[in-house]
Amino acid sequence: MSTYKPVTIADVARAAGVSAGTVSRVLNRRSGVKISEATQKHVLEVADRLGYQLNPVASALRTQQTGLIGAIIRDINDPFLSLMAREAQRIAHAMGIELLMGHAEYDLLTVQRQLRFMQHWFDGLLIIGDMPGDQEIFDDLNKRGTPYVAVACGPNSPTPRVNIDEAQGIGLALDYLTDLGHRRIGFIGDVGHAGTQARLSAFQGIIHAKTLDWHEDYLQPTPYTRAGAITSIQRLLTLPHPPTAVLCTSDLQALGAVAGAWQAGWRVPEAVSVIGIDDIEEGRYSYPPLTTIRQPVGDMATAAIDLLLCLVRETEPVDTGQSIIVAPELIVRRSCARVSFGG
Amino acid sequence: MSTYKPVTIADVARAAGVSAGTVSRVLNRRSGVKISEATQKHVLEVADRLGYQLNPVASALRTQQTGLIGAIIRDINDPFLSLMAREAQRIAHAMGIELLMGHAEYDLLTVQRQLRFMQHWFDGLLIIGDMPGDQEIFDDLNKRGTPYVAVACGPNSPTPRVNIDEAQGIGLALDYLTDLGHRRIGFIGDVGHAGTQARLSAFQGIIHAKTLDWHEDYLQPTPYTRAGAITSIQRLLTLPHPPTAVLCTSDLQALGAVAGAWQAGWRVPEAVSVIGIDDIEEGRYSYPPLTTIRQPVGDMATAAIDLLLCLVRETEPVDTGQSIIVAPELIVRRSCARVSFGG
DNA sequence: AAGGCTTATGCAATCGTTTGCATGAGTTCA
DNA sequence: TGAACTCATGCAAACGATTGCATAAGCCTT
Repeated sequence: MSTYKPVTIADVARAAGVSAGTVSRVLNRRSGVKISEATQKHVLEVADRLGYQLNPVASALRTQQTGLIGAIIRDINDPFLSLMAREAQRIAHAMGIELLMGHAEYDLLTVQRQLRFMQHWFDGLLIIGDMPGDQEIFDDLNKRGTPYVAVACGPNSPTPRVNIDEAQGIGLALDYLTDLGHRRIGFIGDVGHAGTQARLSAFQGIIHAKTLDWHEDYLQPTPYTRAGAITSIQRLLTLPHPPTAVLCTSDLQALGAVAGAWQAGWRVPEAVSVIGIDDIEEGRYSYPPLTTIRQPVGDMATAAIDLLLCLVRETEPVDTGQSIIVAPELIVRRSCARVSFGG
Repeated sequence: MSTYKPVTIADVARAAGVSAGTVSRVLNRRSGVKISEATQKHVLEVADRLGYQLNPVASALRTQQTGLIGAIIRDINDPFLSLMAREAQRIAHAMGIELLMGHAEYDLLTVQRQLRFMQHWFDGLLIIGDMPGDQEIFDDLNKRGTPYVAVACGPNSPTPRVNIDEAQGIGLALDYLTDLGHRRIGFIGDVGHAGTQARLSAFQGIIHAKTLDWHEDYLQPTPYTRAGAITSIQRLLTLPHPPTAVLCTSDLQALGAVAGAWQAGWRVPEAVSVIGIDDIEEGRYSYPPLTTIRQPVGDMATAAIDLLLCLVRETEPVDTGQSIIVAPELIVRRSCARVSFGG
C-alpha cells in the first residue's frame, strides 16, 4: 500500500525508447518545438499505460514556478469572505489553475510567518479581507517579488487591489437612511483596519455635509464578529440620545446588531433601523431580512483573478498602483424603516 | 523589485567559508550529527546576516516530503465545515505545521482531479464533510499511499476517520422529540451521502423501535443548503398528516427549515418543531434559537490532526481501520416545543 | 553524388537541498 | 613518537523535471 512507487519521466523514456527530454517535450507541448507525430503518439501512449503523473515539486524547482496561487483570508468562517474565496477558487479552476487557501490567524506575527511561507509555495497571492496590521503586511509583500492582489481590503499604499467604491457605498446607505428621516446614525465597524477607515471617513464626511446630528459615542469600534456588534449596539441604545439607525461595516455585524437590539427589547426596524454591507446569504433569511449594501462577489473575484494572473505572467516590473473599483448596490429589505418618533 | 534574488544555501556556505552540507546540517539540527559550537554559531550568524530562507520546494524534492498538510472541504461556505477547517488549521499551526485548504467543487470529476493534485503537494490530507461520490474518492485515495483522515464524513469502507457517534446523536434527538410528545417526525437530509445514510438508518431503526408513525414522504432527500430545506419542509407541511417535528441533518438545513416554515405561515416551535445537527454559531442568534445536536468541533479537529500526523510519520503500513468516535450532545434551545394538538 | 539545410531527438547541466561516505585533523594511549 | 580512534567537515550523488545546445538523419538542390 505505501509501497506505491511513482513512475517518473525517466521510466517513461526508458519504456518508450526515447530520452527524458523528448518525453518532457511531448508532455508540455510548448509551441515552437517540433515533435514527430509518431513519437508523440507513442510516448503519450506509454505514459498513459504506465500511469505517469507529473511530479509538480520537481517541475517547480526547475521552472521556479509552482503554478499555484494562494489566498489568505482574514476569517475563513466569515460568510462573506469565504464566499469570495470560493468564487475565486471556482474561477481559477475554470482557467485550469489551482488555488489553495489559508485562514489568517488574527495577529500580525502569525500572519507574517504564514505569508512568508506562502510566498515560497505560490506564484501569486490573493489577500482577502482586512488584515491585522495591514500596512506592515503590504510592505513585507512588496519587498519580495511575489505578485499579489488585495480584495475587499483597503491598504493605504498604492497596491493592486479590487474593492467596491467605498464612498459610493456609504453614500448609498446614508442617502437611503436620511430619506427615511433618520438624523442620528450610529457606526459599527472595526476601525483598526485601513478598509474600515475608508468607510469611516466617507461616513463622517457625509454626516458633516448633511449636517446630521453627531456624537462621538455614535462611533463604536467593533471587531468583525456578531458578538462584538451585540454589545456595541446595546451601548448605542443606552445613550441619552440613541441613534435611530445604525450602519454596520459588515453584514455579520449587522446581524449581531439586530440580535443585540432584540435582546435589549428594541424592535427592528420599528425602534431602530440597521443596515449592513456585503449582502451575505443569511441576510436574506434572517428576521427581519437585512437591508444592505451589496458587494458583487462574483465580479470582484473575477477581476481579482484576472489581475493577479496578469501580474504573475508579466515578466517586467509592473505598476503596483493598479486598482479596480466596482460599484456597490443598495439592497432594500426590511431592517430599515421610516423614523416614526421625534428626531 | 522583481529583481529580488533569493539567497541560497550555497551563498551562505561561500560567505561562511564552509561547505553547503555543513550549512544544511546546522540549519536542520538533526540529532546524532555533531557540529562544533563555533561553526554552528558562525553559520547561523552569516545565514541571518544574508537573510537566508529555506527553499521548501527544493527541500521537498530531495526529502520527498513537503511538510504541508491539506484539507479538502465539501463547502468552504458552510459554517460548520469552515469552522472545522479553521480549528484544524489553528491546531496544526500550534504544532508548527502548515495547513492549506481547498473547497471541493460539487461534482465527482472535479474533486478527483483536485485530490490527485493535492496528493502531490501534501504529505497528508484531511477530508472534511461528506463528499460527492464518497466511495470512489476513498478508493482513489487508498490506491495512492497518501495518508488521510476523514472528518465529519462517513465512508462505508474502513477508513481512518473522526466522527460523532451518529446513532447516539440521532437517539438523543429522537428521545427528546418523543419526550415532547411527537410521534410524526420528518427527516431532511442529503441521503446521497454515506454520512447521512448512517444517520438515516439510525433514524429509521429508532422510528421502528418506538413504533412511531411513519410515511415514506416523511423522508425528504435534500441537498446541504438552506434553500433546499425551505422547499423540503414546505413539502412536508402540505402532507395530509404533516409531521409535528422535523429532524435535519445539519443546522444550515434546520435554519432553512425554520425559514421555510415561517414563510408558509407555520410558527416554530408552536406549530412545528425543528431540530438540527452541528451547533453552528448562527443557531444561537436565530429566531427561535435553534435546538440541535452538537458536534464538538474542537475535539474533532484535534483528534483528526493527531491521527493524521501519526499516519504521516509512520513508516510502515498502518491499519487503515482506525476511527475515532466522539460523543454528540443535545443542546436545547427554543426551536422545539411540546406537541399541543392531537398526534 | 555531395554539400547545405531543415528537423527531430539526445545529451547534460541546472534548480536548491539533503545525506551517505570518505577524509583530514586532532586526541589519546602505549 | 607513532598507532588507533574520534569527530567535524567536505565531496558528490541524488530527488525529477526542463531546456539550450549539439548532432544525426533526412531531404533538396545543383
